[in-house]
Amino acid sequence: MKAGLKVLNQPCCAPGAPPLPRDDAERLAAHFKALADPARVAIVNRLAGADDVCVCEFRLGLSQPTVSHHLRILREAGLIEVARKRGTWVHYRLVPEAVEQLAFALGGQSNPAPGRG
Amino acid sequence: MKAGLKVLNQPCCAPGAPPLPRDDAERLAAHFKALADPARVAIVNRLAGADDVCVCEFRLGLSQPTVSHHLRILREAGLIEVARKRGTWVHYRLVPEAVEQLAFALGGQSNPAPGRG
DNA sequence: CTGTTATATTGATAGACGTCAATGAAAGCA
DNA sequence: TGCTTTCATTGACGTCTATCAATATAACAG
Repeated sequence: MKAGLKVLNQPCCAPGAPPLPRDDAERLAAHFKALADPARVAIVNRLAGADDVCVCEFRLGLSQPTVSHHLRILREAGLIEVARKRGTWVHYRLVPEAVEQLAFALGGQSNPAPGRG
Repeated sequence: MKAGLKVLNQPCCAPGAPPLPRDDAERLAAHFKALADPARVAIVNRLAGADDVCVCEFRLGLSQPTVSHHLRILREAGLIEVARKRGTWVHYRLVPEAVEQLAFALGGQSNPAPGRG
């Protein structure tokens, strides 16, 4: 098989076989949709550079409710999660497995994983 | 830097630096948006399993105009391209570089690329 | 030129999405 | 108790998206 969507070890790409289990296509599409907004890409990128980041740092020229909205979408998609709460501050972190799964589906070798914590 | 969004060799992830050039975030988001639909994920997956595929094979329970619509979106996003036209038939193929770029942005090692054609 | 087949485009419509103001919830402080 | 701060939720509004029917375009057959 060439470089491309491997889609989680599915026996994809057979000549007459159903191209992709509908569920898998929907699951993948849902994950991509979570990244289909500049603000959310920026948030994920920011989280990729630190163990966890306070919500108060995600001012992207957007209102606070809008940032919260994007955090919720990423959270419900399983791409990020709450790392800790200190007082009224909330810190988010990436869910590396979810991101790696997407990279893998796109045909990339999921990273050697230089140790999470 | 941990596993995560590398975003095309940008000096991302600095403590106080602007998290991500707005343009790059928008470009990435646009690419992800192109994959944010089950039909389009199925199309790309199908193309990942062959050198090129005839449009007439993309019947996903959708009408012909709808399939054409999705092909257009993927084409304008640069993820697929017309491979050849034979008579009234049109064959599409993947643009491997584009997919690899996305996988790379997600932190995956872009595939060893087993020779394109 | 007429007819047929395979894609693409247009137009219309219902539903989803991004955004913000207003409000709520929870934690800390006086 | 009351006030402040941080984040989440709700409600409203305009825009975008997915979908299909209808139509156009392009290539071939006769």
